[in-house]
Amino acid sequence: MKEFTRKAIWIMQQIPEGKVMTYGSVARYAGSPRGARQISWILSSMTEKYHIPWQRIINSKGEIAIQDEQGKWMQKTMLEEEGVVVIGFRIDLDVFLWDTTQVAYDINNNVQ
DNA sequence: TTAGTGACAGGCA
DNA sequence: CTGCCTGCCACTA
Repeated sequence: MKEFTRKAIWIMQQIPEGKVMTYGSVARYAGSPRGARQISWILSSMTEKYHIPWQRIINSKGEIAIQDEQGKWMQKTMLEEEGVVVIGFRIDLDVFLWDTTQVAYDINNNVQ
């Protein structure tokens, strides 16, 4: 397994409940700015083994990207259960995107 | 070794 | 806003 893959898995495991990340941002933090498609591969092949919160990964448009109709609804439901507002299959990235600056914001404002 | 495969991203019409 | 197109890259057969 490449370092990129290891890092990507670790990063996704850090995403807190109620927050989401995009394929592209995970790839960037993992050191491969253009490796977004690898993230989808990781999610579809090793979510169980590494306990990755797969439902917190969405595309750059803020939409649930999974193709399977049933899977889409499952992801939507799981996100809503942890407090993410999902309109149709879209999420407001300005509110729910998680990144390092968001972490600093949460700490400074005592927000969970 | 090579061609095919994505739960993508970003630019453009 | 909605497609369409191209670049991408780790993995697989």
